[in-house]
Amino acid sequence: MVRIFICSLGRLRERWILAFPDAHVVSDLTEVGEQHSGGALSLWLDLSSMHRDLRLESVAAASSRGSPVVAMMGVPDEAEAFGLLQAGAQGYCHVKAGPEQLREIATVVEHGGLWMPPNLVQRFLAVSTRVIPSSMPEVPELNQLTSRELMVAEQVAHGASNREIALALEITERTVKAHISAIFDKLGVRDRVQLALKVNNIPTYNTLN
Amino acid sequence: MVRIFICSLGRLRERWILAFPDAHVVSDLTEVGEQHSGGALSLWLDLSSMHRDLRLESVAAASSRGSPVVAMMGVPDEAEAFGLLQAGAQGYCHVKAGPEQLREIATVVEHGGLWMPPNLVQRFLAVSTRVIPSSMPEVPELNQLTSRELMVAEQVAHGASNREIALALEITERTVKAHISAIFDKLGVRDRVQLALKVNNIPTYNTLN
DNA sequence: GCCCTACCTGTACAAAAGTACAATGTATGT
DNA sequence: ACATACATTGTACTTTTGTACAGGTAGGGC
Repeated sequence: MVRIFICSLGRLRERWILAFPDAHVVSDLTEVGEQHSGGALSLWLDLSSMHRDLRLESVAAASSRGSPVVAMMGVPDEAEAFGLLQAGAQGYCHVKAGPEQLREIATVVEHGGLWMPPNLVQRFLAVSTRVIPSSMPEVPELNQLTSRELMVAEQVAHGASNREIALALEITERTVKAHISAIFDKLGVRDRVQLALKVNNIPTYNTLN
Repeated sequence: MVRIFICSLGRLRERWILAFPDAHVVSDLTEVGEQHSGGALSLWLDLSSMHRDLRLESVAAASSRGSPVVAMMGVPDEAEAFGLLQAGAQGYCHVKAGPEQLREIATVVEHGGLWMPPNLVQRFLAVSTRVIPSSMPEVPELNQLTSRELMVAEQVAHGASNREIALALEITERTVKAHISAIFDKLGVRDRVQLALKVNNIPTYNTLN
């Protein structure tokens, strides 16, 4: 089984060699020789340094060759992941995935499976089981907020600064801060960006905490 | 690797033996000994002769043991498939799947993958991409960003702090700030919240500026 | 060679954001 | 009357974010 990594930087990362000592690397899909077409090949695309609008088509181009394709992203993005998978990728993982995980993924996709991080699988299934209700899923945690807190949260979710919120609600900036701190506590977020994303129902990820 | 087939009839089908000569069979989950708990085990549930409303919970019960679970159905049903996978199954196939396919499935699920029939994968992705708005084509301004800036922008858009971004990209916090300032300029936003919202294609309003 | 861009970093500073501790007033229900 | 939840604000402080100004490197195009 031949694994070819396609990375615009053209250099092989150590993890990849650790995972597959015989891995190849090319900087472009066109460099993948025709002799490799067929089943005994998997393509690993490093999309992390690629422009957004090129990612989908490069996955599509790669998968049109008939070999399983794994998309490797620097910044996990749920919506994009689904798009990439639909474009033909059999796998979706982080560029920094470790050697053991890479081997797992290889085993899976080379046997016709689909591989993605467990949390994505969950989201995936959660979404799919809600096929019928087209209404946007609510954020139940917002019910914990008092009416005033909710007003503040919504302003933050639209990008307002503390000063703006204070003016809009005719209260002090200090009071805004008080509300915001309470909101952070209740919703389990640590700053206004995460709050904004949560209110807008966009998942966040934490490398630290 | 031990494969245990759980089938209320209590008898092993020929295909299963063909696929896995050392396969075990039991008629109930409770008969699966504790000694097998752990990774070197996969559970194969024959749901074809089970009552509808028991299927979900038996899959849930099986998967709570920590081993990969494959649900085998007699009558494929899309909605039910999603439910079973969400209940914890890693695989979903027809009871009459042939030996080679069973082995493929085993390889996949025993390496953390998800397996389901190709047509179901398509449906799955089609549904998901419809429900989850793709974030790709909708923010053309992101094309103004350099590849490095884009990485930073995406991290911000997922709620990462400057420190986290610096760690992730292996650069200084100072450099992150430099990128972020450049991004603000290019996208015409004033802080990271508005950036996060813009990347996620959520409108903001400005009472002040 | 030179110019340009992207990328990276430093010091220093200003401005927000966020927290800790404390207090007041106003409803509401028991 | 009392307890409780909510809303409000103050002082003071730490942390994070963002900007200004200055520089250094590497690669590509002319």
